[in-house]
Amino acid sequence: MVAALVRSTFLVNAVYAESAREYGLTSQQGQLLCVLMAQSYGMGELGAVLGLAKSSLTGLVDRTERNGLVQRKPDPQDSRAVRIALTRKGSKVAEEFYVETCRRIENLTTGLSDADRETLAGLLGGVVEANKVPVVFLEPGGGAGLEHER
Amino acid sequence: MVAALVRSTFLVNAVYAESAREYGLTSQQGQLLCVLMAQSYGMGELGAVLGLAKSSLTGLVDRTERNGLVQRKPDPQDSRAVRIALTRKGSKVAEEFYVETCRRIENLTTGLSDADRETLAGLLGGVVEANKVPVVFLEPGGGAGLEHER
DNA sequence: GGCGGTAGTTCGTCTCGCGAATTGTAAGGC
DNA sequence: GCCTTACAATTCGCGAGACGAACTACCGCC
Repeated sequence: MVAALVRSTFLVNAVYAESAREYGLTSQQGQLLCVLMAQSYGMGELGAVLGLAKSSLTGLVDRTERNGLVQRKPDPQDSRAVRIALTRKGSKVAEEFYVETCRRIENLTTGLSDADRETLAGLLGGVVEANKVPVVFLEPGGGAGLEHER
Repeated sequence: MVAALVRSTFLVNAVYAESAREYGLTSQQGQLLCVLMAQSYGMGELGAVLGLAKSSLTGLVDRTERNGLVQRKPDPQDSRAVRIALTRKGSKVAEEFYVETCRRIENLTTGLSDADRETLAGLLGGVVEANKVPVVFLEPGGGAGLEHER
């Protein structure tokens, strides 16, 4: 049970990283793009969603911005704050990366029947729900979760 | 489906990292210790098992050795080669970390019935099998897998 | 006994993640 | 109105992690 979970985790990690690499992204940058597909965020919110310290985020956004994928926009309501949004190039890359990554992950389950896939999704969904995982992929809105994250 | 897999992956990652942190380890060092619990390895084999370039491994082993958890032993058959093995302290830490981490991961599934847990393990096991995931946790013997790793 | 392949290390470079200190701005309190 | 407190984000210094390319030392083999 534990072994299956841990090993499937490594599998998905590897697939995700591999897919990102092919789009010239790191896993973290890929994650950032996916989160931003839904909406723009301030640095603070983004830190909560991604489970990162704000100083970590500054660097990640810097590097991703340098690659022309995201941009910092001044927040009209609060001149201290900044909104991070995808650039046009970023939207394009995010979309392609997202679709391709989904395809590959879906592909991991080709050994299963449709019914099994259904069951697996349900069970995993239950585990995820029960443990308040932060929304790092798919689905906007939702919160930080993982109270013990750095 | 994809979302459930990705999110459970983040969950397990977080739990693993958190557990490692409490034992003064990084995830990678934790992984290294778990792999070495079963047997000693040469650097080359270790690279294959963990999916790392050999230059990456040198650093990981260096740091872990510095912490007194593993040691490099000369290979009696081949004086170029080196066998990486746990020290006594390393064995102790590995064992405790392993048990605790299993406990926590098991804990993630407390929302499920025994039957569901059984089903989940079976399905995930199937996915893992079908995709030749390398043995990074539990179970010795077995191979490298993930041909497309960096 | 010399030569090609193999095991590991070193080096330089980059990403990532953190905490502590810092800067600039928003908001309350009085 | 001004001043303090609180908050948003960045900067800095550090260490881990990952890579490829170049290098060293050694095994085997012809």
